[in-house]
Amino acid sequence: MNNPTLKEIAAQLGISITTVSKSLKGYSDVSEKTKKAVIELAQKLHYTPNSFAVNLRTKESKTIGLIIPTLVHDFFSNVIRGILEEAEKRDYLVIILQSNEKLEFEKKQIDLLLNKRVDGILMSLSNETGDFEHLKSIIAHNTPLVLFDKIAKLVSCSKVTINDKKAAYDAVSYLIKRGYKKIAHFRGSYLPQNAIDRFLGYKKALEDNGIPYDSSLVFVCDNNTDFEDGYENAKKVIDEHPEIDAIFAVTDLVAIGIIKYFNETGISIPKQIAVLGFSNWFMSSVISPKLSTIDQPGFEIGRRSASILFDEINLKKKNLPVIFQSIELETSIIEREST
Amino acid sequence: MNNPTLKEIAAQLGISITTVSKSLKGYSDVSEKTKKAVIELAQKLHYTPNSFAVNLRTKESKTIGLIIPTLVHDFFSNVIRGILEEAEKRDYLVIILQSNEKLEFEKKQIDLLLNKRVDGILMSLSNETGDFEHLKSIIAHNTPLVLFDKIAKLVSCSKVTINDKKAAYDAVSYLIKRGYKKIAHFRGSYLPQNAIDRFLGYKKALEDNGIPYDSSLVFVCDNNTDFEDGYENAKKVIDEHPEIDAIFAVTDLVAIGIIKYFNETGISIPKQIAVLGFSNWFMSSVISPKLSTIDQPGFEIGRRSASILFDEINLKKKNLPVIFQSIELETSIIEREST
DNA sequence: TTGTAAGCGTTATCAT
DNA sequence: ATGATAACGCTTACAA
Repeated sequence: MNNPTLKEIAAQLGISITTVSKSLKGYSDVSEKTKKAVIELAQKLHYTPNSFAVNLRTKESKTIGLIIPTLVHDFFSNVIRGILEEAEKRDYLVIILQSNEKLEFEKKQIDLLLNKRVDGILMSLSNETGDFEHLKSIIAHNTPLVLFDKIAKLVSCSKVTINDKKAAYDAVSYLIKRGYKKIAHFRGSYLPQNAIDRFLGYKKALEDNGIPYDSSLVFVCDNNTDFEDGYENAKKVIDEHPEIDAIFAVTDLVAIGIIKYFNETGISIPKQIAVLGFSNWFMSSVISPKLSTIDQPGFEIGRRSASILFDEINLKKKNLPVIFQSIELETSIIEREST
Repeated sequence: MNNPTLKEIAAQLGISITTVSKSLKGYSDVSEKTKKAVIELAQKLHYTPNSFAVNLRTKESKTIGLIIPTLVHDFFSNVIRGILEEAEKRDYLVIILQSNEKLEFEKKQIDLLLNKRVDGILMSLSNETGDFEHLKSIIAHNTPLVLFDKIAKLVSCSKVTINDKKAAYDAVSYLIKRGYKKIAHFRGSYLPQNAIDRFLGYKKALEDNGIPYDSSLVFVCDNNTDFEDGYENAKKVIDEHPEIDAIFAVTDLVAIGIIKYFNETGISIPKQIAVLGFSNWFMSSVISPKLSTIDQPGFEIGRRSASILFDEINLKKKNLPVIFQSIELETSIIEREST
């Protein structure tokens, strides 16, 4: 089954390609009669426009690119769902690439998407990403870019995040209100903005509540294997600081690693030590004890990011100025059994 | 920053477009001198071929499409990882779409990909998919198609699966060997081949071991919310058949629903009732009790499916005949605490 | 109302 | 060794 072209339809009806094209696109300067004949034949032949030709002509691909650190991740899966939903509404397709938390890959993926001439790019940065030259090349190509979740404050483009600092501040304040006093923090790597902000929120909450900040209670989880990071550092914290009464983890997966270690060693949660996660993964509601955590609206982050990107694509098409937005979505504390 | 074209390079060097194109593609009938000049200028201008034009000319998109029922799923996430890895090796990009377990969406997604003229399509069918006309339209378009995981036996194309019947047979035989006698099965919906096969494997294992098959011990999980299905049916089975001593679940998520219900109601696993899952999700190793399950190699399924698809794309390009393959990957039993 | 023709940026054939 | 030219299939300004 060969794909029919405008040319073939035109030939069969004995009219010009132009008229066929106009008929199919609903132009008004075609007689009802010819229009009808064209549409009928087109349907009969299952005509669909050759997207390669359309792309070339219109310089649009009707495709956007998405680069995320990793796919196997509840949060990102939900982000993708949100993005796909928005894209579908607008008849856009989405090319998905993983950076595997590597800057080197991230650069490569950007080049791939730019060469493919996608109409826009959505990104969450890798943990390794400390400089942003490669992002500037996107902007230099005049390709709309929206960063979400793991963003770079210094890059000028729209951003969709939660207020990580505030969320962490509220989380730790909540722990303090519940009576916990010796609160450890299992933080993320040093580069990602959200890890930094969560750490700062933790610190500020302590200080504002008259609890001195103690850097020896902060443990870094930067092996990109959150779960094991949590497990190993739980071991360490018990060794070095058996007196703690709570842990605020940068991620549910880290928290689940902690829970596993505590369950294995008979440390009772939350009686001996409370555990508070971050993100509200599905898993956190089925583990025992059920994990208290911060709800981070992944689906909504995806939806908003995509929606903003499409707006920018449209503005650009109309040669209108784009005003970059920085959206911060609301989070909330989910109280379960671990705190 | 406008993207430079062959034309511009040619103009700057005062030579023809043809010569520029040849130089860049390493043809031998260009003098070393001009070739060098062209390559240098191209690099300086950051020339990259316009993929729209290349697509149009070569009739290739260097893109494949992937349709899966749902993204938020450990198994599919791993499949995607495998696919992306293979695609990357070959400089192919992947467009990902979800069917949301709906036949209607599945049809629409196929049309989108076909209109986009992807070079090949990878699919796992939705639970609703009972007839396969839409798949035939892919084949009619002469677009290579590989089905994986949830396949249609009747469609002529390559397929990558596990041997679901055997895996289930082995699983239930294992339970019987461990001394369990009254084994319930929480099966998947009626349409998907893998749910059918797992059920058949369950039934055959009972029969081969002299345990009469009892249809009242089979519960259907078809609300596409596996976890709640498991939870609700666990309630039901305890009501109707408190005498059972084991449950073989079609999916880890179903099994986790069961575990949750049993944990809440104080039913001890595996002492009172054993639970065996299927797929080996990450989650199953952190829940308590840790879930025994069947390891289903998602990453490998993705890799193989993609690899076969690319082979078929290449054969087609060379006008060579394609022989469809049906690959069955190995599974194994992961023994943990729940059996 | 219909059609002509140029152009998007490549690649490939055929001359020179 | 180099280049003119046609073609891929579509859109659109401009004529007729």
